[in-house]
This record gives sequence, C-alpha cells and structure tokens, in this order.
Amino acid sequence: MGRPPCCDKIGIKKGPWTPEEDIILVSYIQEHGPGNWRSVPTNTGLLRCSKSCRLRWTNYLRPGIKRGNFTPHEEGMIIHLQALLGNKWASIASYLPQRTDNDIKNYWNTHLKKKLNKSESDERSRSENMVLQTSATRNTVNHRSTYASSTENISRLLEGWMRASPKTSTTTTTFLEQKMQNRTNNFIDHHTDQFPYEQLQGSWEEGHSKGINGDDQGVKNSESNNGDDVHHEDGDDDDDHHNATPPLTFIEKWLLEETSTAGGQMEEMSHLMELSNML
DNA sequence: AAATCCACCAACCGCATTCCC
DNA sequence: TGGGAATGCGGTTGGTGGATT
Repeated sequence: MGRPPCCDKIGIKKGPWTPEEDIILVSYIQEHGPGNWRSVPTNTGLLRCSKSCRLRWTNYLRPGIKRGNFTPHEEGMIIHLQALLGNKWASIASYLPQRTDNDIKNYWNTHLKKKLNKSESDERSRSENMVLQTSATRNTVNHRSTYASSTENISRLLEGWMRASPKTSTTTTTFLEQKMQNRTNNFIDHHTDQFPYEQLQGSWEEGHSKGINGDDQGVKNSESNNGDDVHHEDGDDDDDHHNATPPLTFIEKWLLEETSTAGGQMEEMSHLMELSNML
C-alpha cells in the first residue's frame, strides 16, 4: 500500500545477527515476553527493525527449536503435508512443533523438491513405457487431478523411505515427536501402497469449501512446543488464534484413524486428542 | 594451493491479513 | 466503517563453507 518497508529506515542494520544482538534480544524477551515487536528495537537499542527481531526470535532463538538434520519421519511428514496443504509452511510447521516454517521451507527447497523431481522424472520415463503397453488404463490416470498424480509420486517416494527407515528412532525425544513418529510408522506400514488419495482429496476439497482450509482456519500455527521450555507469546493477537482449540482437521482425523486402526487403544486416542488440542 | 562450483540456510522482501483508532 | 499500522507468511537472495577441479 505504498508503505515503505520498515527496514528501509536509516540506521537500521541488516545482515547476520551477532551474538551480542542475540543476547540483547533474548534477555529483553525473557523479561517482557515475545510480542509487541515494534517496541523491541526502541527499548533494546537494537539497530534492527521489529520484523527482523521477530524473525530472529521465531526462527532461531525461540526455545524448543530443534536444529540439525531432519529425521526420515519428519521428512515423511513434510512430504505428506506438503502434498495435502501445498506450500503452507506455517501450517506444516504446526505439525512439526520443533521445526520452524523457515526451516521446513528451506529443507523442502533444498532437499525434498529435488528428490521428488527425480522420482517424478524416473516415474515419467517408466510410465511412458507403460502407456504404450497399456492404453486401457490411460483414461483413469488422465482423469486424475494434478493433486493425485503428485501424491502418487510422493507415495512411491515414501515407499523407499519406509524401507530405509528404522522402526525406532534414536533422535526423537519428545512425547509429541514419538506420537508423530508412531503415526507415521503406522501409516507407512499399512498404507504405503494404498493410501486413499482420492478419498483424501474429496474430503479435503469438501473441507476447503466449508472453510476448513486457510492459513489460520483449519490448521492453527502452534508456537507452543512441548510446553516445558516455551514461553507462550502473550499479548500478540495472533497468539489468540494459536491458543484456541482448533476443530480436528481432516489430516488430524486421518492420522487419528490411522493410529486407531493400527493400535486402537483408548489411551492412545486420548493422547492424540491432547496432541490435537496442542496443535 | 588456488580457483571455481555447489549446497545450505539465515535473513530479507513484498504482499496479504489482521488489528486498532 | 475506513484507513493506516503492525504482524504473518511465502518466495527469494546472498553469504558461507565444503567439495571438486
């Protein structure tokens, strides 16, 4: 709207944050809590715009952030969720509470996209041969949306991932992560070759039309991680959205169903309901 | 050992949305 | 209710370090 970017102001510093700046920002947030970012530069004397402060906090300094390599389970989650939600990184990040949207986005752009492209091109060359041989199957394939075709490739990719992936992870630590891992394992174990994409798509589109989709409607972005080490961001309007208990999205329902059919215990269900409330 | 290439990721930019007066 | 300001989000860039030539 013609508004000059806040970081264009004279005297505003750009570039990598120094440890000193980090310390100033962290100690300020420890005292005042996150939120009200516009007051941060003025109150701390940091030569950074409010936006930059917020970004530094949410993507780097915030407690509970897990850094380093993504586990195969996390990778699988991202692939699934990207197929379902598209490039809604904030929404995807809400399902991987220890990862930031920026982290996930970077990982997708640098690793997963390449993998998928490769598997897609492999598949294309394979399917070209198939098409020549079996024209009878062509119609059903052509009637599928791009959504379906892309998820098929994802499913194939996951097939490889499943086989390579250990059943127990030594890197996951939290209850939440373990639950996610179980969900993913159960899903992979039972449905890799028969994932109901068409069904999903239908329900998803239904959800869309009812307003389940959207950045903040169906999938709430959770800034709260595993509770213990997280300062909840109070005072920020957006956090009100985050605090609200969201309705179960289709994805959550699907994950719950997967778990219940694989395990089915009530205890498990209640844990997952808890998780659903957390998200 | 130096130059070049490449992958990774922190940080920035700009648009969209939400808030507040 | 409208408009300006603040905030959130996704795309993109640029610096850095490791690998390769």
